[in-house]
Amino acid sequence: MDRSEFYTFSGYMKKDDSRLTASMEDYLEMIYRLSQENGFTRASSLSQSLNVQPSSATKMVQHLAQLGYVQYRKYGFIMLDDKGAEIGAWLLKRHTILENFMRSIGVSENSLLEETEKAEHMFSPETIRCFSDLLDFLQADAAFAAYNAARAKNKKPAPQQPAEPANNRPQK
Amino acid sequence: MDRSEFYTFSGYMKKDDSRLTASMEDYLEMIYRLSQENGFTRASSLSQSLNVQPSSATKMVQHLAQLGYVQYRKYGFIMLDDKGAEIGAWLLKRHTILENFMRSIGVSENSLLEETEKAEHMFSPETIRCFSDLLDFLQADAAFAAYNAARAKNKKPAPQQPAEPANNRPQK
DNA sequence: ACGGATTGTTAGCCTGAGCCAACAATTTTT
DNA sequence: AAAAATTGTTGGCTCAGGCTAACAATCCGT
Repeated sequence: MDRSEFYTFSGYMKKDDSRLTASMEDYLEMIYRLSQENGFTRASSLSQSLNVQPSSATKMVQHLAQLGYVQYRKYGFIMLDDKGAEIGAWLLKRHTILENFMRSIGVSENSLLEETEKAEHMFSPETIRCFSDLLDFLQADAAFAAYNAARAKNKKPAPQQPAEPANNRPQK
Repeated sequence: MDRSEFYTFSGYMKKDDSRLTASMEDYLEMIYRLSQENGFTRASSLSQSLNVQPSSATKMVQHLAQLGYVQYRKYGFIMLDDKGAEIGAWLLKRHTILENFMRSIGVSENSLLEETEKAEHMFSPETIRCFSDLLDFLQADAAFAAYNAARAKNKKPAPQQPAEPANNRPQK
């Protein structure tokens, strides 16, 4: 049995070295959101919006600038470069598709944002396309509407999954 | 506009401190797979199956032992503890559900394993339930069968997504 | 126009999960 | 049973992306 295509999570995440990291994507996506009003944003808004310390935002913005995604000079505005803007737009679109899809299949508003934010980084454009197409299909499918209505009724459809196994990690 | 619920990817991943990390889950899932034949496995199989160096496997196994997920003594067998076995079973189930779901909505075999492996860590049991239920529904839905057949025909349904933006990261 | 408040940056540290090189234990072969 | 081969472990390093503390720049009110 050939299992050699399995990797650990970090194995996968490191594998394509020519890719933005998940965090870089988050920063770019947020810079894009925040720039929609004014065409730029600043370190403070960014750090607030992402719930990181200002120093972390500074560091990442400098990094993104170095790679040519944003224009940035110390203490100045953060402005997306062409490359950055194109990617930012795509990232936001990707987020939106996934979020809509997840909502429409019944993921509760509680977990929706967090899980979308975590999962969006994991899918290729082709897979996002699958979600998007499926969503379109479902919205036009009468049977699905019925399924959905039924599911909404049974608030708690019986705990079938092992209800979140009680882990404990280094309880520092 | 209150954006304070956004976090970076690492922000989210670190947030619930009482959870297995994605890599821990991968090791546990693989130990579970490998134990199905014999009831145990060994460091070498584990490191081969996950494409990590032996030293990395050793380290993680020691860690998991310390937390009570596996039984392990230097140079010995790796055996799942009760807690570990329960979680391992769930992780494998989660994987299977997600993989089946993704396959059935048209994700190509090419990306299927990798994206499943990456994404599985991101979803709560409730969300996995949504996927599972939806999959059941789809398999019984005639309209979906038609949709699927149609999609299979148009091999390349026109590149609509920005076709994987050309990034470049630290080209070390 | 200057002094305090605010905002941004730097430097240095931490953590998880890898890696490699050196060493230790175990197993196999002779 | 001793030597050789294999397998597993240790220690110390790297890297991303956080953090804090200390410092620097900019902005605002008088």
